[in-house]
Parts: sequence; structure tokens; C-alpha cells
Amino acid sequence: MTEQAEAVAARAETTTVAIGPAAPTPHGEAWGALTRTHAAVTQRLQDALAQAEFPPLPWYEMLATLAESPEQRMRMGDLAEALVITRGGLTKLVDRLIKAGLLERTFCETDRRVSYATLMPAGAELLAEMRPVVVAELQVAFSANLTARQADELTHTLERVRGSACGAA
Amino acid sequence: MTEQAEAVAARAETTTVAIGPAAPTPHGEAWGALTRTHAAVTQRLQDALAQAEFPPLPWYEMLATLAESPEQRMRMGDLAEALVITRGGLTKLVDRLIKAGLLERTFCETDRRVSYATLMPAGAELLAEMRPVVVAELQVAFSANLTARQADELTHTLERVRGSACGAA
DNA sequence: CAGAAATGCTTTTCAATTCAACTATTGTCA
DNA sequence: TGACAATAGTTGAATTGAAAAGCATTTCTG
Repeated sequence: MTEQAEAVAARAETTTVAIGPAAPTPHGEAWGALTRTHAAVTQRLQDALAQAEFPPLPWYEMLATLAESPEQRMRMGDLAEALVITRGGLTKLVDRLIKAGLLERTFCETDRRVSYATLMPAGAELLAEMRPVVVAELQVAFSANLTARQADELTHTLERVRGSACGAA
Repeated sequence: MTEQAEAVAARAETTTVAIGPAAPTPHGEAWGALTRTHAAVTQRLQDALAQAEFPPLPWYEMLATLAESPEQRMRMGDLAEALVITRGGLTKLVDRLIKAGLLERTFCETDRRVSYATLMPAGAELLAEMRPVVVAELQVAFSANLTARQADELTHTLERVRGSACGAA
């Protein structure tokens, strides 16, 4: 029995009253919608990229993020935060893109701890090819049933929620 | 060089014109907000569950989904679709919950291909203990800056987007 | 200016997920 | 009926991602 299973079993023993399923809350519904929508759109993007024989979505997000940054490069830590992945995961992701010739690892002169992921011309070119595919899928997902104004409002609402979620632990 | 890297390299060679970073679209912004918000809320929920020494979020979602279903059981395929994971992944996830005594695998008399994941009393009890933790976190994330009406509207908008995304391939 | 703490990134280890191939059962149609 | 296709689920290999430990560099402090 795993450690977790033991914990679960021990916990279950201490509970003596069975409680029926609670009624779904409005927030629970919103959370469910957020999860399912995110999954559905992600799935759609991944399928579209795969069908066009393009690299997977995380590669696109990496390239797009770097392309928008001032000198087409970012510190590893900042990049990890922007992509919402761990630093360890980012190191390996960057390794893969470097191996494909899309990125370069450069270093800081004034602080030799920091390293940058730097966009290479091949990366910019690939991004330019991938972008129409992604944009087209997002059009289908978002603008089919949403006006530009509604899309902006959705963005704003989501950012508010994100702000609340990032607050206290 | 990996197969993918070769494809990337071959593709890059055929592109002769470097294209600058495109301006962010409204849909791109909405997609980014959706991704970041989902990640932030997920992170918050996982942290809260881990701190209370509860099983991870997928376990909660599984238990909650089964608890809401008619006879506290679901076909594997339907459950995979509801949780937005692959069927193969679901098989192993269910195996783990069964090993913890939370679920049971039952079978269909009329169609011996189908099997059900069935909620056990211990699973219902654990769910009852976990739910307050999850609900509390969702309260912080959603109701802090959103009225109930706004939450409902958010849900509705997201479901529309999901509908569009699930449409054609 | 040492020594300790903090920072930035990498490496290692391990659990979880996906993908493709496989088995078993049911449905279809010549 | 009998073969073939379709469906439901599981299994095994490979990939991905996260957590924690580790290393190098910088900053703080007495």
C-alpha cells in the first residue's frame, strides 16, 4: 500500500458520517467551465498544429513569448514564469528548442549566474509559419460566438480572477 | 537529430523572408488570460490540497464527477471525456483510486465490453472532507472580485467558447 | 574582507500522461 | 451464418513535467 493510500485509509476511518453529494456552487460551475474550456481550446490548437506537422503548442508559446520581448531574449526565470512552468521544466524545454536550432543560450556579462534564451532567425521564421494556424483556430474558438468587445471583457474578467488566485496562499 | 528537428530544419530552409512579431490579437489576449488564469487557480487548489495532506486535484475531480452521476458510477469512456483525459490515462488513474479503496470496478451485464468506475463509501467520505477545502479556495479566487451574477456570466461565456472549440476539427 | 545567506539555473529522480498497439466484445452486411 | 468493421477498455514504451537536491555566482553582514 502506498504512503498516500495509507493516509487516505487512515483518514477515512476517522469519518463516521456519510455526506451526500453537495449541490454544485456557482463558483464550482465557473471552475468547471474554465477547466473544460481551457482543455477544449488547447486540444484544438494541438490537433491543428499536429495535423500541419508543426511542433507542439509549448514550442509555439515559447517562440511567441520571446518574439514579443524587447531583444528577442529573456532570462530563464522570467521565461518560466511567463510560460507558467517550473524552472527545471523550462531548462529542458529550452534544450529541445536549441537542439532544433530555434534558440540560442546566451549569457549575461555583468551577472554570470543568469542565462538567456535567445530567439534565432530560424525560430522567428518557424513562428511566422505557425502563427496563422494558431490564429485561425483561436478565431474559430473565440470570435465565432463572441464579439471583440465580449472577448476583451472575458479577458478582463479572467485577469481579475487570476489576480485573486495569485494573492494569498 | 530527432525526426521533429529534421522537419523543423527542412521547413526553415524553405522560408526566405523574416517576418517581424505580429501585433497581439484580442483573441490571443483572451487565450493568454484563459491559460494563465487556469494555471493560477489550478496551482492554488493543488497547493491547498497538498497542505491539508489530501490527494491531488485529479482525484478530487474524479470523486466529484462520480458523486454527481446518477448511480455514483460512470462508464470509463464517458468518465475520460468528462475529465478531459485520454482513456489510457483514465484506466491508470482509476487503478490508483481503486488501490486506495475509494473506487470499485464494476461490469455491465448486457455489454461485456463496458466497465464502470463506481464510487465506494470511502470515496464519498473523502470527497466530503476535501470539498470544503476546494470550495474555500474557489471562493477566494472567484467571489472576491466577482458577483454571483458575473460568475454565471463568465460560465456562460466560457461554455460558448468551448462549444465553438469542440465543433469542427 | 571573510563567511553566510540568497539568487539563478541545472541535474536528477520519479510520478503521471499520452500515444500506439493490443485484446475482447458487439454490430453490420453480403 | 461468417467475415469484417466498429467499439470499449487495457497495456507497454516513450515523453513530459514537477519536486528536490546540487552547483556556481552574487549579495549581505558583522
